[in-house]
Amino acid sequence: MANRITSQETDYAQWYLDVIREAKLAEHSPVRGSMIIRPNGYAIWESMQTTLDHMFKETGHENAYFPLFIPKSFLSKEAEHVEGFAKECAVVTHSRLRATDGGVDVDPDSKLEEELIVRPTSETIIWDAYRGWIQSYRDLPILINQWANVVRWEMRTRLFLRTMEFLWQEGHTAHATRDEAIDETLKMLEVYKTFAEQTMAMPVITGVKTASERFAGAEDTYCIEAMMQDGKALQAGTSHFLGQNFAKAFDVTYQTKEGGLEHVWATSWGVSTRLIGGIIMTHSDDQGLVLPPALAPLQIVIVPIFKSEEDLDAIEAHCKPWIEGLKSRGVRCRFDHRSQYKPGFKFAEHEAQGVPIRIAIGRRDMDGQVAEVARRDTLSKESMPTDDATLFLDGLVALLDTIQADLLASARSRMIESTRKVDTYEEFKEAIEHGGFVIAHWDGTAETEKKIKEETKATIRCIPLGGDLGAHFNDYLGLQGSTQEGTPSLAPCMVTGTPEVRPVLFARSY
RNA sequence: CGGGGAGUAGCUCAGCCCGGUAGAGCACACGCUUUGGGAGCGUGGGGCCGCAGGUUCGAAUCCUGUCUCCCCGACCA
Repeated sequence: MANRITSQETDYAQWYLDVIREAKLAEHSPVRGSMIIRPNGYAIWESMQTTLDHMFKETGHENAYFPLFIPKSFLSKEAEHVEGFAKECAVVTHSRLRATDGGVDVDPDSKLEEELIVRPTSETIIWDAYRGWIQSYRDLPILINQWANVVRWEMRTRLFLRTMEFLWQEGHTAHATRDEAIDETLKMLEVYKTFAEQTMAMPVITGVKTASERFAGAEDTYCIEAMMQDGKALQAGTSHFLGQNFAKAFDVTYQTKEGGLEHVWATSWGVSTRLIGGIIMTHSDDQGLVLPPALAPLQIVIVPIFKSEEDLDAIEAHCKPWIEGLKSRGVRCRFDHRSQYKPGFKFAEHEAQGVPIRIAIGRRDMDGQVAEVARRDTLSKESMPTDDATLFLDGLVALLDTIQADLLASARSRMIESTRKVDTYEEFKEAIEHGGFVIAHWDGTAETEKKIKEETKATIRCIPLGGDLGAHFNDYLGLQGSTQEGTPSLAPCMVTGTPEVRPVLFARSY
């Protein structure tokens, strides 16, 4: 049995691509840097969407849709915003093609009066619309999310992690006060953290970005940072406090209760199909994709072992009540009745695609009132009695929960084990080579940050918020108590020796 | 955009140096035998050799340009 997946140890980057191919998640399209998301990959995105969309609605948001095209002039209204995105915009300049002998070319007569930008993000077009929607404090807050695609003309791309076009959701909210907007920013950060940990089983560190890593146009960018198996960090989601920057750029004001005129406060927040890359690099192994049950499009698959069509029919009839029972328990399951493939092939295929539980059942098991239940995460198998169907099916549901919890627990211990705390720059350089998070004291200046990045390729992933990071991180950071503010221990900067500065989280990242 | 590697059947690749009828394995279709970890045998279908020019009697092969992918850097969700 030849393994079609390069081992993680041999070549992690190749392993990542092999897993995507074998799980049939996505493939390259004819256009550089853009990908085709295949049904298996899209099903994961839909699963993420379902859960997140519910969480957004529960926190009072509603969905809307804004256009793909943005007038070029909009991009220039917020100075930092344009500076951040100008270098990676797709620009529509013409509206027509014309036939030439053997092909087509752009019709020069169709040149647009004002060029259109394919949205790299939607702050500008949304805040232009908000100007018309907001007059009074009674119109606030506006809590809107949109599911959309955006385009950023990236130089170097990787499937899911960085593609020129990607799918995401972007929340854009408008508030009457600074405090309310900051609360919203933090609330959505918490939603992301909950989603990452509870649904994706991917532990994350919450924190604030440094000025140089901040979203173009934000006052503060908060993020969730995850640690991949190969020791590189992944920015998994961001939540921005935009201050009044966009309200000022687009002249969005409201009348206060007292009759004054104020600019509106804003937030924006998003996660993207990059999360699929995160899920791959958090749980998967050399056999292929491993999916947490909460996210898996298919949670349980039943593989019949049969010698004849009669056998297959008998087994299918035997399993039918299980499928119904599992579905009524809210489990996504399927009976794999394909007769053109041998069981071994199906086992390998379902493993490559990350189905959390596989049940194998043949005549032998039917007669003995058992079924072979295999866990994808541990690759372990056990024989479970099936004579009491209720007990059996409840046991499977419980096993899904166990797998979900185990995946989070092992990802968390991996993250903790890969985290080091250092005091000197020498220790830092060595720790960074090992991969993982490195906690060190930094003097807060962009110069030092840049020097570290140039010399070690490590970036400051965030200034951790503290609180719920877990005892290990709180200990490292010297955090007292478990409040969000948490007071970190102060010490000299590892590079410049500036005294009494706070610790931050470093890593090499995707 | 700089450095390195690569585009030939759906996939992985050989053939290229040294120009002369386009190949293998896997996959696919059909038949028989199989079915508890990626089945065996037989038969068959499938290719503007990434694309565009050029050299040549003749180009997958030589030359030029171009596009795309992978790896390493600078930019980023």
